[in-house]
Amino acid sequence: MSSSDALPLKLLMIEKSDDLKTHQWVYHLLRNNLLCGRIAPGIPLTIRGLAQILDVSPMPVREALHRLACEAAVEVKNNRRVIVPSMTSEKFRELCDLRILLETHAAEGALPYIKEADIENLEFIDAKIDQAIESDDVDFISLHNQAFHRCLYQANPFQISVPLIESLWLQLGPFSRIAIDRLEKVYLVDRHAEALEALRQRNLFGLRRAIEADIRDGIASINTVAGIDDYFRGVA
Amino acid sequence: MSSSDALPLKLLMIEKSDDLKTHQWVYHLLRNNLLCGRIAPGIPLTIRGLAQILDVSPMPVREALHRLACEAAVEVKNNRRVIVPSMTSEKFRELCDLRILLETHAAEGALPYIKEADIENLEFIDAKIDQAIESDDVDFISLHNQAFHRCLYQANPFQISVPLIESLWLQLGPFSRIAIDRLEKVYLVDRHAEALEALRQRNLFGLRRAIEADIRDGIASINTVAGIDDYFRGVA
DNA sequence: ATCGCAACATTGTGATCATATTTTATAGAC
DNA sequence: GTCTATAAAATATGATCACAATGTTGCGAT
Repeated sequence: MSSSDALPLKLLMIEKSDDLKTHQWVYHLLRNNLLCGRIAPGIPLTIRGLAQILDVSPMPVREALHRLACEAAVEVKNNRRVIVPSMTSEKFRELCDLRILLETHAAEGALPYIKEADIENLEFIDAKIDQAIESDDVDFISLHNQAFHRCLYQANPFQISVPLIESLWLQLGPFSRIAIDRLEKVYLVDRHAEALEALRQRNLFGLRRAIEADIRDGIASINTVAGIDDYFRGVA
Repeated sequence: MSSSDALPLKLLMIEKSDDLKTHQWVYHLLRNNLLCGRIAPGIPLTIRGLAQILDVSPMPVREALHRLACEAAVEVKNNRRVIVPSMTSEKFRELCDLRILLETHAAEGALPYIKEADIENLEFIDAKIDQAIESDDVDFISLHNQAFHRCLYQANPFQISVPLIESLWLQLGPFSRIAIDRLEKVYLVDRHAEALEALRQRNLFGLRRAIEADIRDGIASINTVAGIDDYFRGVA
């Protein structure tokens, strides 16, 4: 049989708008799929294979994969193969520690620049997340939860850390799905609402506490998943 | 006259070892040149121009530039031009804050894994830096100072933050030269020696203090440079 | 003399092709 | 029957080419 067909990849497609270069479209498509955990660790990603699936030439795929590799979203193995890296419990813990470290710092840096319009924007995003939770739209929750955080941090015009934080999200992406699957089931303290309240009151420590709690909630829900170690060994 | 010759670029060349792919060689070459500040902000970097200088095809240069762009070492302007981003005092402060945040964290995470061999390695690097200070070899100081920090942090096998930290170094690179030029002139407290002493004693807070002080020394020496704002506006 | 438009030069993007390295499959030997 | 070696397929890399978009230069009109 021919080999590069029938990959076990159900990619979430997005339409290519005309103002987007092909390689940007491929990048964002793959990135979104990684962020909401639709590409499992260990699955080999080949330039030609993806090019065939997406119906583009290998060149833009090559660029997109290289960019994702440099953001540590995918790993270029010893000699050519590109895979989604597997997770270990130590790596997971370190990623979460870094998220807390960087995101509380980013939130703190953004606080002085928060305008009323920003708060309304964040409320709008949060409302859409709540809707998505109702309808179990896991992909939507994942992507818009990140949008909420990004929107907050980017209120600071001198923001440097967002690209670093996004790299962490990308590395955690394949596992965020696990957390969110749990999140709908357990009681959900709306940390975003806490953060918004702290923003309105210009309460620095309240904001930091809300952000940290939001991140820790995700961690906690992952740690309580039975058999999580199997995931850390790499989902087959 | 032809345009792409006579660029005001004095690149520090490194020989291309055979086990290095062309695009990796180009990447490391440009990276090193950025890290030790040999490529001034505002200078336009063109794919074809660099390809001509380095005598390679445009393809590996394209890949290297894209990778550097994704590490925020260079900036892809509105439409096509690629330049070294200019610095602002706010951006500079934020970069330094992030360095302290991430590097003290990284040092803390590395401490439990430090072996005697690591300490000897670090001592070796530090000795070479001291030699380079004697002989005013600015490029060498810059690159090996980073090697010292990287070597320390990477003692932790579950290290995630080093790529993030390296991105910060790359963004600060064009200005590290300024700091080092000063560093030879002012009295130099050897923060590396303090860090090594803390490592031997397994003194966590001493280590964090030494790392933070090492970073702040660089900042301080920059802030005392007369006319630093001109640099922040972008060296012409 | 200055402003505007058109022709040209330069550059990045994407496609195709040649090549080298790697992986896999097949066949042969122990 | 299993292990190894060789061949065949596949893949990433790098070069060259065609094209589109941008910036620049030069000429002409006001």
